[in-house]
Amino acid sequence: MSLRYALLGLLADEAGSGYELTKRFERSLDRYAWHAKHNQVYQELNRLAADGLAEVVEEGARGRKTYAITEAGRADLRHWLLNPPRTPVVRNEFVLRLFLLFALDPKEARSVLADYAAAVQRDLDALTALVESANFDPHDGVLPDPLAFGHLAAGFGLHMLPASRDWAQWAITQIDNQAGEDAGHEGARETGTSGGDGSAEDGDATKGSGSAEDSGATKGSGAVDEAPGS
Amino acid sequence: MSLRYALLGLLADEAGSGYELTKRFERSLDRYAWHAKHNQVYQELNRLAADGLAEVVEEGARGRKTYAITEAGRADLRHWLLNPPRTPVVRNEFVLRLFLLFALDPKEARSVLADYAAAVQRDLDALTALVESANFDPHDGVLPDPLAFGHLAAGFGLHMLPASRDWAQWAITQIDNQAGEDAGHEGARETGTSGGDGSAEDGDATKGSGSAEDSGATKGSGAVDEAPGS
DNA sequence: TATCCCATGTAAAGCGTTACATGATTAA
DNA sequence: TTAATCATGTAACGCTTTACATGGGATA
Repeated sequence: MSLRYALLGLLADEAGSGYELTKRFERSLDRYAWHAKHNQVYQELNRLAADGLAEVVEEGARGRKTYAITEAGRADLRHWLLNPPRTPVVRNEFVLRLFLLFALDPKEARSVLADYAAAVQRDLDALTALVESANFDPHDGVLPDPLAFGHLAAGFGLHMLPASRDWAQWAITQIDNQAGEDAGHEGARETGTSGGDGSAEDGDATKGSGSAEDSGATKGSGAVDEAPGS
Repeated sequence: MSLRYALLGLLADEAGSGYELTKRFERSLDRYAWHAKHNQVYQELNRLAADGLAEVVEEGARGRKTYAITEAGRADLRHWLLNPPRTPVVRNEFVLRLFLLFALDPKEARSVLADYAAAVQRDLDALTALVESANFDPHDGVLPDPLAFGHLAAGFGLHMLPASRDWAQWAITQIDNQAGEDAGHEGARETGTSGGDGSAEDGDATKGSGSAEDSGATKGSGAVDEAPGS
């Protein structure tokens, strides 16, 4: 049902045709929130109209139909927004791939992670440029027209993209640390100084790609088998 | 096809039965990476076996079958890991809901965001506790057994959860700022909204660097309409 | 024995992807 | 005129969800 509400959300912002909504979908929701293809959009718009949640307010050239949300549609959207399920659906092929990297050897895994970090950095640069050109100072943190559509999405990217990049760089240092140890001497895993360096992560956020030298300490073997449960 | 590779990944880590793999799935992949139900797991295991990518290595009580990955399975997984598509699938019902918040009035949106931030904080606390109990110092940033399954996932949570929480708090300040401005003419807006703590300020997005170059501030009009494109 | 959790499935319906199809408008 | 892009759809197939179904093992 999520596609239905994604479309109602777009329509709540502004009426539009199937083609136009598909474009807006791609530009604003596709990356972080929800993915859908154009034919799915057309079909869902038909259903929305059949259910009285949207209506055709204009018909133009070559069959173009402009849809607008109805009052019933607004009510339905509102209800959905205010009643989140306990277990929302999450699917992210990016992240899945990254989580399974342990199945590769360290060199390959490192390369995939470096590509990922670089791609994230490019996205971040593009977003920063967009947002600056829209008269928004990312350091100040105040956007014009708060709560406008796309506003929340832009802020989301500005927060999450650096974290995502930093995670990838952190993962690379983990690999390098292990590789360094394995090269040294087999079996033994103990190196002094566990508190020595302060975080090779966060903060520094080196633009561009990872430098990832830094050596660290590895402590005894341990669990951390899984992420926290449901 | 992603479910297939999620399962191959789990099997590459360790063999297991359908029930067991379902549990591992829920604990490690479900939250950030990929969601699937138990019956889907059983069906996919059958297909995996039929395709020679996994095999039954043990049959136990009440029909229990333990599957292991085959060499063909490892090769297939490896190929998938090394050849990412240009446009991976992303679906996140959480984020979708948050992006569409503009369709609510500010008070309601604020409440949804506050609930979200609190839930994320609880997740983060749980993860931190788990990771500390597993002999990992989150400030040091060095994990035992790098690249182990779940290791990358734990690090991911440690990086992304704070960003996610900070974004929600940033969004709340945006709402409050706008509400303060609007209070000029419109009616009362100084209500003591529900359990809100009011201290939505956190150090992150507010640091440094003087304001902008500023030219023609178009407030209220549609600057920053969309997130960066595909 | 009753009850709960373990453990594995099947069937139907709904959602999403891939491939195919069609015609209009705009720019070279 | 030709090609690219705009713009809208249909059909078949595959993936996911919901609901239903079954029985073993452990414990009170």
